[in-house]
Amino acid sequence: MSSSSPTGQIASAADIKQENGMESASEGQEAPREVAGGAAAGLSPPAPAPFPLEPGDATAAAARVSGEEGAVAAAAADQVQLHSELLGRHHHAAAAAAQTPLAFSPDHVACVCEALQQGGNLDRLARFLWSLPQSDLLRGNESLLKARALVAFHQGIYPELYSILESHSFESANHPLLQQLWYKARYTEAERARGRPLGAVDKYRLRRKFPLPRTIWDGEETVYCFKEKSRNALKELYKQNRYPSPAEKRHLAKITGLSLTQVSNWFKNRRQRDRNPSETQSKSESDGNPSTEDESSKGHEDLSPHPLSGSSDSVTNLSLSSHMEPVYMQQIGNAKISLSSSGVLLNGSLVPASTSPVFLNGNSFIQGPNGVILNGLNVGNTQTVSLNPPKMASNIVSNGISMSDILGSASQDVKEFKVLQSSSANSAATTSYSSSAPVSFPGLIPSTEVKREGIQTMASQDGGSVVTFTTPVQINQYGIVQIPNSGTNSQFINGSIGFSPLQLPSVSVAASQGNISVNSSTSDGSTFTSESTTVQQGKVFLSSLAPSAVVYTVPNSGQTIGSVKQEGLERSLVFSQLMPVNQNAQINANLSSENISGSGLHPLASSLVNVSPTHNFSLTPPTLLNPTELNPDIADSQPMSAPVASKSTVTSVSNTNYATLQNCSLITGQDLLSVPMTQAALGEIVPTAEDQVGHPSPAVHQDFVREHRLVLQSVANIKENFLTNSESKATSNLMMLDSKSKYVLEGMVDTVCEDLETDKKELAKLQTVQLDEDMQDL
DNA sequence: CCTTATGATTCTTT
DNA sequence: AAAGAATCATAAGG
Repeated sequence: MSSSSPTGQIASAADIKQENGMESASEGQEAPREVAGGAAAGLSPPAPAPFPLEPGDATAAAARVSGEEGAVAAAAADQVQLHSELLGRHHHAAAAAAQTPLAFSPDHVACVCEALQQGGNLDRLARFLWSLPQSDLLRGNESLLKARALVAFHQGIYPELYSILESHSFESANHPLLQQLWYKARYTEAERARGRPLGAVDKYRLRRKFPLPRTIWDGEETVYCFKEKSRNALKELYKQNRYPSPAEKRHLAKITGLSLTQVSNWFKNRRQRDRNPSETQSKSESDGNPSTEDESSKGHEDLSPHPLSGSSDSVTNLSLSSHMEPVYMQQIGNAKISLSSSGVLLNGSLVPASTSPVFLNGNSFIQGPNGVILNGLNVGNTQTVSLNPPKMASNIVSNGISMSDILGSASQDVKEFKVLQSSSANSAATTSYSSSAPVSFPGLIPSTEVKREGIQTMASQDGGSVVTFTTPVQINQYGIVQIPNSGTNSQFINGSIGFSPLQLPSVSVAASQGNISVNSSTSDGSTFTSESTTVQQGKVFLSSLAPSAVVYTVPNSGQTIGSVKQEGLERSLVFSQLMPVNQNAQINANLSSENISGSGLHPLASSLVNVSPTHNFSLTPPTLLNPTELNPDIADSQPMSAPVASKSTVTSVSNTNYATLQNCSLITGQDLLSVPMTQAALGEIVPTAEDQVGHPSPAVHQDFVREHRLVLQSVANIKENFLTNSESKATSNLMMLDSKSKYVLEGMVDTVCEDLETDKKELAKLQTVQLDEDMQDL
């Protein structure tokens, strides 16, 4: 869209923002090309108003805008000067009362500038700027500068525009608009010089020739409409999971600022182009480390279970070498996991540096060589899940079944499988459960048919009641040990926990309203967030289904109880909710090996579930989190009572960055109680309308807050973060609001004006700008 | 003008 | 509804 009329080119801020952000309420894919082409459909050039300078009402309005009391006297001289200028310029003799100074506080000037900008009346904005004293113009107020830039653009004074843009480092919120100004000014200049409209190539060359100054650009490359950060986030997740769940997509969309469709398209395209490297696939782009994804995708994009040999291409310090034992990743069900050389992905979370054979299947189960299954427990960055018991290191074959065997059978969705007992230790470890029915445990039970659909569920769902698993394990159709769950969803484990090898490191459990967030609080600080901790409406089950299951249950209500109750289920540890679940309460679950052993745990178990005495479980108020928000899978598949507005908690936006649930819980603990304020404070990361629509409940707000906190947390961890995205999104929202409801601005201006009206009437006479009219237009 | 990369679209399949 | 396949359109770069 080329036009010689710059004014017509400048959309309202909202329009430009929409253009640029390519993401509005809808999740369509409308924007990118508009961005590219620069053709904003919604541009509606404001009708250039005539230039009537009616001293009367206009001055009154201007004066209303103007005066903070303190500034009046100070600016008196300027105002006198202003008056002279105005009189001289416009030949208006109206300012008979030129004696009285007129003052504009910077805020008011900014307010008026913004209002006029929003109103799109650049002529009036220009007049207003003219009316301002030089001191104001030089003050460096950003709104004023922006207004000046707009006016300069509007009037075709491009050198001045460039000067303004280059001379002040603008807030990122203003970048989109100013970038548009910059480019369009360049285009227009070139068009004028050339005498004909520019083509896309011409514009491209101009963009290259006149790159955006850093004052209006954060330096982040935007290629093909997608910001590099967004792209990286997509790639990161793609490396982990080529088939993200809808929740993951939503989350990704949120953190990248892209629409859900764009995310889906991106994955689709990416998969397609990974599939067909033949056709024009240099595939080299691939974010710098093509190795990982190529490895996983080129060979077999179906992601069917494949043994992953600890092959070369160890991008990271994959410590597979130390053990030279294969890592098996298995996909069952809908969750697909792409192999990553830098670690093992477990349900969207990366488990780097696996030091021992680990079975990962799609349902978030890790199966160790000794038949240990960490059900839904994720392994943090450095909290390597090392399911390689030192004593049982040789026990790669789980009870007579090789890993590959198990893998294969499981991958075929066998409804049942038998495990052969080959390890006496293992068998001993499974001798007795408190469950009424003997529970087969793969790798632990000799020749036992493991399938168990019938669940022996815990007692109650409601808070306050002690929930105790009498059946430590449950084998589902996939042959996966599973903690009894009232639901059928195997994904009921949601959360994260970091295990250091053979140990449960200090873990802080942040539970709230059915969710528990566990993050390791080890000194290394590495935390891990993912969606595989038990969440079940008020209960959190962190279950390490070792030969002796450990079950932590947490009440879903806020009542506090006495202490951690360790029920010595045979081979089982049960933390019932007999603990103060206070936000600040830290419960020291002293689970020394002795204790565990004392409670009947087998040495094997103790080696796996070895909680050192210093490890704490800090439980945050259960009411802080929505039960569903941490577990999109549950939310999607289980009709839970709570509103399902949650997003994926896979906040692992990159390999190396994970939002810490602990922080999240803390934040939520502080903020969720005042949701409105929190959301307001988090305005910059208020989700897009696409996500908000239909979820107006407070719980949703909490979700939003929480999730965004997650995002922010990850941001904090990432050097290059998505903050800019968030900010720009906020801008979008704000601008959209402004554009769609001008009354907001009007009200704002009026409010400002009203403050001044009463005692500044005399000053009003001096103002020669028709602000009344402007305000009405606004 | 050509090539490549990439986002989006359309249609088909599952 | 989601994924795949084929294709288009445009940006980027030579």
